[in-house]
Amino acid sequence: MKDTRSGQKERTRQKLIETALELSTQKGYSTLSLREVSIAAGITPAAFYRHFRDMEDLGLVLLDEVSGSLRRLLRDARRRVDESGRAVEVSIHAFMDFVNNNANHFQLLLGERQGGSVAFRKAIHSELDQFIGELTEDLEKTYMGRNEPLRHPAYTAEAIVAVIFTVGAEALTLPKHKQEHLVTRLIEEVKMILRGSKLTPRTPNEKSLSKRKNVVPKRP
Amino acid sequence: MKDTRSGQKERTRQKLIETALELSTQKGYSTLSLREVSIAAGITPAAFYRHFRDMEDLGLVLLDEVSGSLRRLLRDARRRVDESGRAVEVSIHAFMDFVNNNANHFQLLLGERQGGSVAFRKAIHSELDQFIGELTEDLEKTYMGRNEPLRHPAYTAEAIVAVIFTVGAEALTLPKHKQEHLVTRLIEEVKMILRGSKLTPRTPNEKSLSKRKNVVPKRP
DNA sequence: ATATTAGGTATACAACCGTTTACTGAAAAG
DNA sequence: CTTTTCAGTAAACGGTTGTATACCTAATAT
Repeated sequence: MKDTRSGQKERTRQKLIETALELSTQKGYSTLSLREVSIAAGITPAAFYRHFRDMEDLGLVLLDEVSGSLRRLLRDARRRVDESGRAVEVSIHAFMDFVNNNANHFQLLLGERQGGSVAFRKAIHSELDQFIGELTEDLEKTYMGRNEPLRHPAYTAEAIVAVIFTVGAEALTLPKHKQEHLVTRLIEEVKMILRGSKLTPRTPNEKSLSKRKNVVPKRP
Repeated sequence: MKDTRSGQKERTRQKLIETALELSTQKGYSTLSLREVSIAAGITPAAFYRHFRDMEDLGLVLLDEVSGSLRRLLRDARRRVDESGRAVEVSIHAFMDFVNNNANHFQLLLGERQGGSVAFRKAIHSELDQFIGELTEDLEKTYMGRNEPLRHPAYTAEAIVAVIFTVGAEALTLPKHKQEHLVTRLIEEVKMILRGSKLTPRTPNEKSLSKRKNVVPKRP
């Protein structure tokens, strides 16, 4: 294994990012100190400055990683829906897998949403807005394709995100095998929102007699 | 003005609570130090211990105040609904007034939901659960009385709370006169949830032709 | 082969932290 | 009037923080 200079630099940089993320899940990123992160990563506090200007700088880089996780979540959910249909169920399972497999990223997102510095908060909210925006597009496509347009896809997406993030936060505190109830609850709540946001009424007590077609609502 | 000893003690105790709350909105309660709170309240750090065991102790007392605020919010919302009907609209206006008039309390609730110590988090979640529980009861009463039972009042309440808290957090960042859009958005989202959680279908494109009565759903 | 570059170390600094200790002075109790 | 009580003060403690400085040394450039 060669020890090129830029290679080694990148390696300790990644080590800093990684240890900061790990420590942040235990006590909240905004309470981390430059010193403890540096030492936990195996370098001197002074060497920290060879990689980041300060802790906020590191934090914004971390948020970039979170951004990638969220994008992978959406890609994964779309793939699963394409494969099996049942959009709500499989999307929510994709989300729960995301929460469990990227617990650190998800926790960072939630924990610093109100907590961190101004730049931090702005970055997180921009990330969340983008996520909501992509979900909005997905909803529009899906329900347009079914001739069941939504009253207001953007509001629907906002409400869904509010709900899934709330439940996701709860899931973080539970071991994986105690989350089944959360999944059924989350599926039910998201379906509630979707039902209530449809422009065309559907009889709510039967599951998916779905092939009534081309019902375009008219005012009497 | 007499200077009784217990009176003076209570006064500085309140001053500590008040300044801790104010400072917490600027940088997050969990980042506050015992020293800065004490000095900002006008006493020596050592004197802090005459009132609270540590910062967490003070924080839990603060959460008691928040609890009271939430109860007043519910009481206020019920009163307004009793006076004028239009449950969703007036309840949401009550909530927005709560957010604006108790911004510090609301921000504490949101900010330390994931951030603070273990005891702190548990206290907040218990507070939130209680709030959801009371909302659940209100929903049950309201919709039973109208013969329009909800599929699952508890889930409905959870979803509504998730949405209103999300929007409330957004409202905190805006001046009061820029919140009209948030109000209409919030009303629409809550109505979506309620529509989708009703057991009896209603034609969604007409507002309140509400006196269809006694429609109890039967399975075929 | 030599000179330069640059990640990392060691150390020092002033500022702040939570907590303890001995003390003061005025209200309350006798 | 004397004694006791106790909220608040002043000072010190060991510890941690962010940051600046000088230095080392091995990979790179010449």
